[in-house]
Amino acid sequence: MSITIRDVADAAGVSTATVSRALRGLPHVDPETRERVRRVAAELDYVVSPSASRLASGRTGTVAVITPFIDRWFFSTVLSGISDVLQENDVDLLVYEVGDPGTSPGLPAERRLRGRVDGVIVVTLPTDAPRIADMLGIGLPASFIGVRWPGVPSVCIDDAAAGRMATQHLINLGHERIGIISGRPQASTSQANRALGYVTAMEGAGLAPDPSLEAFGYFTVAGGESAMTSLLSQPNPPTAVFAMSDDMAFGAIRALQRHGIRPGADIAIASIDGHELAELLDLTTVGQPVAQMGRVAADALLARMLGREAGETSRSVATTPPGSPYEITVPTTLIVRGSTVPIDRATA
Amino acid sequence: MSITIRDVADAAGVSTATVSRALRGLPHVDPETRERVRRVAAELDYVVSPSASRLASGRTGTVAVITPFIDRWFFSTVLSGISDVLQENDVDLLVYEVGDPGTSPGLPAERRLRGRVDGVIVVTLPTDAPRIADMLGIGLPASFIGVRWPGVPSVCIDDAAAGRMATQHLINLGHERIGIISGRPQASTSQANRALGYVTAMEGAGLAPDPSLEAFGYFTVAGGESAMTSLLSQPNPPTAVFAMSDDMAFGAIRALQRHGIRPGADIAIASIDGHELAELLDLTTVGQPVAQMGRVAADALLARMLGREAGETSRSVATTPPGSPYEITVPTTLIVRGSTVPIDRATA
DNA sequence: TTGAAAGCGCTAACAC
DNA sequence: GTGTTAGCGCTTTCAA
Repeated sequence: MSITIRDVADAAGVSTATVSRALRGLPHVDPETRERVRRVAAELDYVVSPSASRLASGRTGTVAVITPFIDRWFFSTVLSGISDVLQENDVDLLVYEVGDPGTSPGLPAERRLRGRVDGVIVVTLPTDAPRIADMLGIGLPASFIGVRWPGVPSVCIDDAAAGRMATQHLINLGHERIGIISGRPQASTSQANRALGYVTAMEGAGLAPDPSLEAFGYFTVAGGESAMTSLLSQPNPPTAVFAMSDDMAFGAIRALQRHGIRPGADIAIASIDGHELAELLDLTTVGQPVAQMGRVAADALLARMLGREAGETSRSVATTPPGSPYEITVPTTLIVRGSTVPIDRATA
Repeated sequence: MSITIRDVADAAGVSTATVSRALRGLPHVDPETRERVRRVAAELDYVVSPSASRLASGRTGTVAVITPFIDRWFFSTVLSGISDVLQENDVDLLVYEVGDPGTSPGLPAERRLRGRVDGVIVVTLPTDAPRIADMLGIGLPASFIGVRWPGVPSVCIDDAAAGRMATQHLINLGHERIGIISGRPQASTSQANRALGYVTAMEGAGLAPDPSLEAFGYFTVAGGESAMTSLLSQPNPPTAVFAMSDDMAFGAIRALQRHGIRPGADIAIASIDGHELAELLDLTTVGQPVAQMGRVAADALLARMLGREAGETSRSVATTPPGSPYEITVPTTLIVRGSTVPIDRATA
């Protein structure tokens, strides 16, 4: 049937061992021999059998990405970043979509990964300890996005800083009654930190966060819409709102539209994400370099797998505080748009 | 190091062949034996070595998806649908992101796929003949999304019908000067058909399509914005616009906003896609069942690979015209929203 | 620098 | 119903 290393060896007049060495660029091969082998292999259109190679070497040249979703902006963007780096390094990308951490069966039985990949990248929003522990149980090199884990390279933004930045921006605009649309009542670390940033900024400005001005949007558009609706029904509604994610802010904007309230002009809104369509909706947001996060995580993983230092990508982009070499923090930037305008001009 | 089939065989007091049969659910195994083998395997936490299994059997249990992008709504949604079906069937998903057909290096060297997967799903928008032909050259079972190819199961919408539906809707609303935002000047089959639908509807209503009312948006938000801007600068601008994709319609809406023109009230807009965020922007669109398209394509591929008939998914959803068993057409539906309101009420 | 040969762990005939 | 055995195609010592 198909061409094997044996065929190439025979045609080149060498042993299969030499073909293997020559084609993989290993040292101790006569340049002339190598050239000849290469030529013959090309002529024969020889392709190494991945199965055989894997079985013999124990390496798969494949990385798995475990992600709750692939059809949402954040995740598909991360995935795309990961894909870039892996492709550059000639590593295959296996994708496992595992669903919402809260409701779904969970990580693919870690047993499934065994022998199938050389490393894993786990993307999560809420921390999901048991599953992750399981995952690491098989001793595969790993890297995380969105969660810190001791001993595992993890790529995160500074959630507290992001929350503070968004809130401070609203404060600077002159707002005092600032509502907050959180994710879930049961806060993940990431969510808790965003809330912390909000509180810090408020208190720093001498403002007391009003508990009645918090609503939950469950990180979805629909959730954000009802959260905003409930905020609007307060006796004394906020003049500005900080939403923890762009999706929830989108929903909030929708709620405003339904009430005939103009975002920006009547109520200020700022959130976190840097969603592609935030620009379209003229939404002020704290942008995170999502694709970069994927790239950096992939880079960190490859570094571990190949036992080399992290490559270009992560060195140039990330801020790695000394002392915690695995905790990679990527920078965020405030993107000001029409949903937040100074109070003076707002009513003009 | 790790547990092999040998260990299980010894522990269960049978041969490796029997273990293999028992664990894979093959017939001709004493139920009692099977049970014992299963128990022992579980106790030992035995996992089949994929590499060894692949090498011996020639099957990989893996499917590759070739897609231009993974970080765009349409593609990530398709991918998610594919992922569903593959996961149900215990097939691994390998993703190759190949970039824009126009500018990128192209399909992963088909040689890369050889021996690595049992089948391929190709997702494309514009037809890209040479690459696809290459792809099929290696004789891998395949299925396509968005492109027809002789002898290959392909999942598409009826583009002409979709274009007609959107345009007719605008006509029914009383519009006569209806502009069109196309993709590229060099039309793909799919684009050409959408345009055909537009023309058909216009002519059916006794309206002559005005060439000066066509602009190109290159299927991007930014492109849609400038296309709409140019339409607005016409001496006699359209009162309604049909955009070939939601992204371009989004851009068009943005252009309207910048000009202080209200979509729906001042100019009607309808497009094709059923993008998740179309609802948010109150955009009328012809929805395609994107995730379903992925599921159906995966289903069709598995059917070919396993030599069985297509499963539930594709039978229930798709319309397969007799005589062309491979040309699967999925239904579209017009979703009417605020961007298209009757002319009478529009100015109210 | 190159070759010989022993696996890698499993599957699939084939025999019993 | 179960065991024996010959590979699958490559990598990797170990010698030469």
